[in-house]
Amino acid sequence: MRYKKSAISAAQIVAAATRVIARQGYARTSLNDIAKEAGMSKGAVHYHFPTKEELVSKVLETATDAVAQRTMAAWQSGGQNPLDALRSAVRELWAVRVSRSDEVAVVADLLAQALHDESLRPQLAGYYRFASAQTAEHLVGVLSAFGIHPRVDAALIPRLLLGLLDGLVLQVFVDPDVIDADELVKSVELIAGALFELPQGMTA
Amino acid sequence: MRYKKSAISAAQIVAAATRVIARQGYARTSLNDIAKEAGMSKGAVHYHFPTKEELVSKVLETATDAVAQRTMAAWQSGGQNPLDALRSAVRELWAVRVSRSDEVAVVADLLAQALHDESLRPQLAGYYRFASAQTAEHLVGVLSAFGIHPRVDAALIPRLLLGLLDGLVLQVFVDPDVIDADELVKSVELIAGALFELPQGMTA
Amino acid sequence: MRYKKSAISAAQIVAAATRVIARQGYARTSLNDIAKEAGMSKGAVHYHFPTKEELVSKVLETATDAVAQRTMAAWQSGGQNPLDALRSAVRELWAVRVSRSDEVAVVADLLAQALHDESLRPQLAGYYRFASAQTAEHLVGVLSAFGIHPRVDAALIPRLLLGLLDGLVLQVFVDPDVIDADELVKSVELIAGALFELPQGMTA
Amino acid sequence: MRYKKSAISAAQIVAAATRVIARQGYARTSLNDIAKEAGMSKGAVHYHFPTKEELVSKVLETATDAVAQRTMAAWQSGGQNPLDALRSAVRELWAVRVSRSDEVAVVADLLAQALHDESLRPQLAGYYRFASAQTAEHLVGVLSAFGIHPRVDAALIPRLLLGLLDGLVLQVFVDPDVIDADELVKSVELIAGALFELPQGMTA
DNA sequence: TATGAATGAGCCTTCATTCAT
DNA sequence: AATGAATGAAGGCTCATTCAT
Repeated sequence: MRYKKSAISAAQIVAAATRVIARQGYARTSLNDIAKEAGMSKGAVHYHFPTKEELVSKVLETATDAVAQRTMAAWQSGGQNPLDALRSAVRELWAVRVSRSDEVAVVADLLAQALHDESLRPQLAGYYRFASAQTAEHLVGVLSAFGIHPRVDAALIPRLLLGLLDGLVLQVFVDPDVIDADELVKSVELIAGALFELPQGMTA
Repeated sequence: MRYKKSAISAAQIVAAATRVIARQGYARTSLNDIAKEAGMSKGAVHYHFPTKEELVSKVLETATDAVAQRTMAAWQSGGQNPLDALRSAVRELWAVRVSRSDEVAVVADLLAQALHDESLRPQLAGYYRFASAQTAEHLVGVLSAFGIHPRVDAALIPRLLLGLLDGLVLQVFVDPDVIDADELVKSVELIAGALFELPQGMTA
Repeated sequence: MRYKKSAISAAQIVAAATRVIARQGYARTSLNDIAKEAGMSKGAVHYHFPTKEELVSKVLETATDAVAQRTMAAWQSGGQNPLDALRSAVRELWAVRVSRSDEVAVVADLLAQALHDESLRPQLAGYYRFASAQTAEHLVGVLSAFGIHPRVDAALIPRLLLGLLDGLVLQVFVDPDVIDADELVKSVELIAGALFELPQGMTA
Repeated sequence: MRYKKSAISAAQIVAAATRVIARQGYARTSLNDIAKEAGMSKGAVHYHFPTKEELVSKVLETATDAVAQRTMAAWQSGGQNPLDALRSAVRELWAVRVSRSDEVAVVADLLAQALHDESLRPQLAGYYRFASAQTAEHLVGVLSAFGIHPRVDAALIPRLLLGLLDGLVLQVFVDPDVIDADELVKSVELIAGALFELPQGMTA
């Protein structure tokens, strides 16, 4: 009985809420929907999370953790060649976004909510800071070993890439057929390459 | 002149709705709020726009028109030197976004809604298509005169730039202080430059 | 210009209202529906009939007039043989009801409304009184010439027949397939016959 | 005993709705009226009956059950003499109708609504089928023991009688003083008698 | 005589929240 | 720890009515 029943139930509720919000969006999700998805009563949800806001906050925390982890994993996966690694990371980051897993969908949806709900912003700010910092550190560490140095503030590079991918995924979502995925990834690689100064003799 | 009153009232309602949605977000905006902002009764709003959906559709149309116009204006404004023009356009596009005028805010907010509301997507898709096509045409026309040619599908370039700026503005919104505007613009210029093949002797 | 424009418009409105109420029922009919059907503005309807109640009252008056006339016509139509005439009238009265012409439908619908709207009752009472009296007079006049006399208060006979037919048509309406029309008419004839004392030698 | 409260509240709501609809008619009855009559909040009504339609359906079910039961009871009550029993039943059926108990009023009102609301018809059709079948069975059983046989399809007889009484009660309702109750009952008995073939020597 | 515009009350429904058990 | 019951505010929408033109 290491985990109390309470903790398990709370986790189930968060998981259920994540699924429902991913499916319907926060604005169209009622506590009733979440309770039903979790197989509990509305009262039970309120027992664990006194207000909807607290529940959503926890959902966002869980989702951003998952997305951050996947983002970082994308950078680890590549081969030895730094340029191949970059390419591979870009492909993986894009794949994560278009796959629209529940966590990705939730982060996107709550990011949108955050435009008018201040209470969600700190959490998202933390996610961006953490993911960017981790990525930047990794990126610089790996690339500098090969004599590759950033042409702009290194801390900005992950933000540029994440921003680019996030912005593009919105366009794809609104108008799925208009962007050719391969062409897109190629362009993003080109862009990523432009942010670094290659040593003499190495070309993208 | 007999039917003019209606057009005026309808425009006032759209303007009021734009203000309120920009301020509170679509999800938190009720027809009551809009009616109050417009200084009319709820019934009057329904008289001009039978459903909320039709009103929002009109609001979105107006807002995307305004944003598209500003986007296009950004490309016209630059100097003769193509690279200066590019820089100037990027600065202007970014300025439009961070200024968060009502129209920009509305487009951003409804773009977010579109994640879970299909009815908004066609209109936004139209906006992206139009703005991208216009920009691409202009861009290629001007630059090719200088022997500058795109390295990727020309139609993709405006989408990449818009996506990048849109994605970044989300980060700025969530965490205002984290991105240095000048550094950002410099990076975006770098990126924009990478998308074109400069003729020998010309450097970004 | 014998008929003023006003009278013509008013008549058009009443006709339109009759059609719409017959189609949708009073409870589901708005002045907007009526105005649309009449090809006029809502304001015009209110110009001719200051309140909905006044319009409905006029509609009911028109409809009961039409139905009363058809009821009386049913009794005139039969042949010389009084029993044949009775049969023929019953058939015709039934046919009028199941045909559900607009006027019949309107009378039925407003009769239902009258259960809870006192203002409609006097008009319907008048209709019943008039139709019954006329029918009774005719019936007794014709039949007594053949030595056929009513076994109950003659004034009651039309009411019994109308009541029977009205009640049955409700059942048919709720459950169309359950009553065989021929068998029904045969029964009603039987019933009608039972209300009179036939002279010796004559059988129904 | 834990869930009993719900059943009690639901029953109270149905009872309150029955009272209000009997008093005002369905078309003029809002959920607010019902909630007020039941001494609960509007939300509570919706908790037990998600839509107005479901509540009305339950109200109609309850009312038709009550009326059907009273109709059947009317046929059981009479004496041994079959003709006396017939008379007694007719009197009782008429009394039920003119008493206008809440249930009778509700059935009448919703029957009227059914003219333009298909969703109510199946339930009313069931009521008529059930009441008619029960009555027919009873009637034929009892009377055939005395050598009395129907002259028309036995299944039709209850429908004729119910139809007659229902149709007449509408007239009474619209114009209360116009029909003499005793004379009416006498006539209905006469009619009822005409539907059967009496054995030789027995007269109505 | 007729219209377009506007009002305000009311309707059914949804929903976050509270609470006794 | 969890449930069923209930609340009350708000939401989008309908509609008879009013009124200036």
